[in-house]
Amino acid sequence: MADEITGIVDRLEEGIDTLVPRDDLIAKLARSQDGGEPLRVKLGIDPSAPHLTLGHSVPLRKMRQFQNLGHTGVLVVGDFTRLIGDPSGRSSTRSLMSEEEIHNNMETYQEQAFKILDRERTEIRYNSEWLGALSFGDLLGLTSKYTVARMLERDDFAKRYAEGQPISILELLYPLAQGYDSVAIRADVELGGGDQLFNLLVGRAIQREYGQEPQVVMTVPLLIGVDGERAMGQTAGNYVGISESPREMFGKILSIPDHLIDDYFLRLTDSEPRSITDLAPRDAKRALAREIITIYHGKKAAEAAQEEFDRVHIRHECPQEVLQVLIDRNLLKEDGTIWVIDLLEAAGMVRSRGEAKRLIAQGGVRIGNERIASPDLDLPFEPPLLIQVGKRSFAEAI
RNA sequence: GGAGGGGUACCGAAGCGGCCAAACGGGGCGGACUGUAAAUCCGUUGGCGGAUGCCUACGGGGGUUCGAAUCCCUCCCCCUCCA
Repeated sequence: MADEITGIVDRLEEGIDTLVPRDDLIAKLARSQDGGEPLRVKLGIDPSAPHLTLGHSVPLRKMRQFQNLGHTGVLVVGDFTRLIGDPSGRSSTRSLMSEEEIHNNMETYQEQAFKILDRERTEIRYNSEWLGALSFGDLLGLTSKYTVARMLERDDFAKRYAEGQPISILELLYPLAQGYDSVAIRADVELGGGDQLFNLLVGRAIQREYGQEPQVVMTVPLLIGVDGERAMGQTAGNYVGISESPREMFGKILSIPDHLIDDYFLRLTDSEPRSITDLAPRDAKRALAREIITIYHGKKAAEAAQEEFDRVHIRHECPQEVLQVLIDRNLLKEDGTIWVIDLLEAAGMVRSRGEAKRLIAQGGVRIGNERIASPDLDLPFEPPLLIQVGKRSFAEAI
């Protein structure tokens, strides 16, 4: 029995940065297994962005692991804490999102999250439900439970304080609000990215103050983005969205630096930590891309994506499906020809004629597989006419 | 409340009366190369059927001048320091 639990904990601990305290996790799991309630595993989500990235998938997959053991995942939508914004130097409140906006975001969000999570074992809660209901008196009660000194332990606060940079009271409230979420949903475990460690620990302290057993804190290291440098994020532009098309995913994953392959395999796929080392990086990366796409789109789509990629990028052929554009016949001259610039413009391949001329001058335009050398060309219009701009933009003029 | 510094192209940032459609960097785009949509290198990055031409553009409006991103007036918006 005890061994069984240790085995479970070992698996849950895979890919985890910090787990505190391990013993509490063991105790909670044991109690739950002994006929107790399922554990409540919390993960906070920011409703400002509607898209989930592979970065988000890491803690979500961890939550799924708990769900597979029969526990409950609680997604806490930070519609209220969003007003504060996790401290990062901004000292102004952010704009209120309309309820509608948040709900729209959350709808797409859920659709994506349930590609990973078990719908039956997931609760979705909005923290405005309880934070919005606090009176000023309640807030005073909450603030009395933590000290400035402890708050200043947080790295970025400490740094800014030392440098004489401003720290607004508002920002100090953020960790408390997040901690109160844990009280409100009675969290047993809270998951989060590595940057959330401090906030999650505050949650423990707050729960204790409110007479609850403190949550176990588990953080996962932030996933490095496809640029191989910074954490994956939508503002950084180095992300792969889990609702992106298989084709886009394949390309993006193939472009990651080789040294990320192992990490991605381990943290983003279900495959056993197999010996990917003896595959050539090229093949390892292709396998990685296929596995990730399989998770979100299925095996067939993954194979099709690879086939498509090979077609377009390796064999330099045109894609399987090309967007067809109907050309206005008024552009045809009397002899049935059309000026290349008009053609490109009508096909929506360029933003302006100037751009069309530039692209031609740079050798980036092919029509019917012929590279266009001059912007002065009139060519016979015999549809369908395949137009290619650059390496990966195609259209078929009809 | 006082003092000062700014608002320039997708972003950052130079320019401070004509040589400015505006340096430079980033980003974007194209080309070469490649296992790759990576890295690197080269080029390009207002619009107009084609013009030693016109139009739009240096926060908004007005003015001075043959000529303004550059000078003056006014309005709006940001930021820093002091109290």
